Amino acid sequence: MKKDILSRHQKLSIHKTVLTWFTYNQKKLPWRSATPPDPYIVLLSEVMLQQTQTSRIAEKLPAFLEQFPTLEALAQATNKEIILAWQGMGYNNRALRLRDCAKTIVDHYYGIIPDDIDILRTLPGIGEYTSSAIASFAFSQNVPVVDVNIRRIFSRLLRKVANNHDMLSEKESWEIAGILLPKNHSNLWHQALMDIGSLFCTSRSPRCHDCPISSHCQSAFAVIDGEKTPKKEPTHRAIPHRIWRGKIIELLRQSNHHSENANYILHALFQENISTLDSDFLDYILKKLESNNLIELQTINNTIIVSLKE
DNA sequence: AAATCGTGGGC
DNA sequence: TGCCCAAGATT
Repeated sequence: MKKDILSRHQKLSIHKTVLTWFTYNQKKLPWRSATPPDPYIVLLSEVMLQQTQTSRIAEKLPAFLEQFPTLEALAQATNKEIILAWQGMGYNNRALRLRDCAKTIVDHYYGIIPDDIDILRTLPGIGEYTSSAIASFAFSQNVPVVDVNIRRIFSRLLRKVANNHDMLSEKESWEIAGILLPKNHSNLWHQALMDIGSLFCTSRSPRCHDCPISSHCQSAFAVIDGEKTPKKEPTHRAIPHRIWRGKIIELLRQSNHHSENANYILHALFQENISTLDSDFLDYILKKLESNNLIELQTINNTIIVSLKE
C-alpha cells in the first residue's frame, strides 16, 4: 500500500474528529473505569471480548472479577471453576487458555503482566490483536491495533466498497493501521475507532448519517448489503460440533457439582427437539471434550459418567 | 492454512 | 425463522 492514501492534512483532520468525538461520546465500559488502566482487567476483558459482543462482557466481567480479583487468583482456578465462571461467554477453550495465561505470567514473569508485545504474543490465548490491544490499552504503547471494527472502518474509509463484505485483507489493514496511527494516541485512537465501528460503521446497515467521520469516508451512504447467499437448495447443513459441545458443557454447568451419565445427556439433548444425535456421535464428542480438558469421563457398570473436569 | 473453537441478539 | 454477526486464536 502507498503511504499517500491520505494527505497529512486529511489524516490530522480525521484524528482530531475521532479523538474529539471519543472525548464526549465514548461508551462507558467496566474495563475503562480505572485510571490508570489496570493491566489485569485489560487482559481479562480483551480475552473475553474475542469474537464476543461488548454488551455481553460488560455484564459478565464484574462478577468474574469478583470471583478472581487478582492474576494470582485466576492462575489458581481449577478447570471446573473457570468453566463455571465462564457461563454465557462462549468458546469455552478460551477460558482455560486465559487461566493458563495467568499461570504462565505468575510462573515465568513474577506475576507481572508483560508490557512487551512480543512476549505477550507468546502467551496462551493471546494473538496478534490481543497482544497489541494490551500494549496499547494497558500500557499506552503507540502500536497499531486491528480488530474487525477497525478493519471495516479502514476498508470503507479509503475507497468505495462494493458491498458490506468488501474488506481490506488482514495484512493490508495492519499496514494502514500503522500509517494512520496518530503519534502518541494509539490508546484513545483505537478505542475510539472500535466504538465508532460498533455504533455506526456496522457490518450491515451502517448508520452513516450519525457517523462522525462520514464526511471523510469514501463509502459513506453507499454500503450495500452483500449477496443473500445463492440459496441453492435447502442444503440441510449439519449442526456444527461446537453447538453440541456447548449444550453438553452448559448441561453440566446446570447440574452443578454432579456427574451425569451419557444416556441422560443423550436424552436431555433429544428433548430439545434435535434428532441427529446418536450414541456413537455423542461418544465422539465427549472424547474430544475430554481431550480438551473440559470434561472427565469414567466408565462404571458399562455406563459412561460425565462431569466437568476438576 | 482452511476449519474449528459458543453463545446470544438483530433482523 | 434462519442466517448473519460479534474487541480472534489455534491447529
